[in-house]
Amino acid sequence: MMANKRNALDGNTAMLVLKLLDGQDMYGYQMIEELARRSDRTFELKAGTLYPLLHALEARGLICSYEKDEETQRPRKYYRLTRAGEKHLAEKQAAWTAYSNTVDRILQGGVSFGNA
Amino acid sequence: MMANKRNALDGNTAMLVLKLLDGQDMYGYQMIEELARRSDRTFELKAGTLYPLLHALEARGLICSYEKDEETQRPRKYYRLTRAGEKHLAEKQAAWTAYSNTVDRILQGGVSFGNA
DNA sequence: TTGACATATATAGATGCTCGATATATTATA
DNA sequence: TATAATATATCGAGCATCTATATATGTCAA
Repeated sequence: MMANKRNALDGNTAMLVLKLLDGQDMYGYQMIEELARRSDRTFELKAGTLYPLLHALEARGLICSYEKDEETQRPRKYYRLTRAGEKHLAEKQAAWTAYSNTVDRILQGGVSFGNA
Repeated sequence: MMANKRNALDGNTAMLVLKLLDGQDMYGYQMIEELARRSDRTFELKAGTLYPLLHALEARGLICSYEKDEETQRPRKYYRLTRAGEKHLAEKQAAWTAYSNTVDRILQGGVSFGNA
């Protein structure tokens, strides 16, 4: 019931991950840290959530991956937003805005508003 | 993945149902219609979602029910928000506000904001 | 009066998202 | 050399919501 403890990420994890990649390629572990940083630790994405999600997003063609060698670091797997991913992100952002505005409206509505 | 088709109600169904009962007792079918009306048909709560949810909320003491005879109508099962339910609702509203503000902040942040 | 449809409540099973647990390997630090 | 942080990965469990289905009543039109 409710958002529970599912880290409050609800159904928006994919959208947030795509947003992270909007403008900058990232590797998985980096996304976990970036999302936590940008959200002031509100969203602590778990590895067990992220990696299967990345594979699924890649399978859907919304992101693509490439290995990059860093000196002194072992190679990391970077992800990049595709055209389809950009389009998908824009749609999801619009849907989120509509959704949250509707929830806000209902929560703000007092005892009854325009009660037929 | 994402909010999908789960009617976009995500993890907030319970909160919205409690909100509906905040100020006015309602029966199940009425809640479905009221939520659809107040959300301009954005939230079309399914009976298969609502009734088990109402039973669960009642079991947790957040709402309570009573039968009420209406003339010409068969008796309906009304639900009322309890003190515990009011408290729970207030907490969930605060959590929702924090959550949606954080999502908004991440979505609004361009390529990088305050990139360390 | 018969059928169709809206009202009204209810349960079971399927699906999908996220988590915890676990595994593996490398790098940095004590 | 042990520990922790980095980095990726998979599996199974838990939970919310949906679809489908069931049941029964009230209303309206043919």
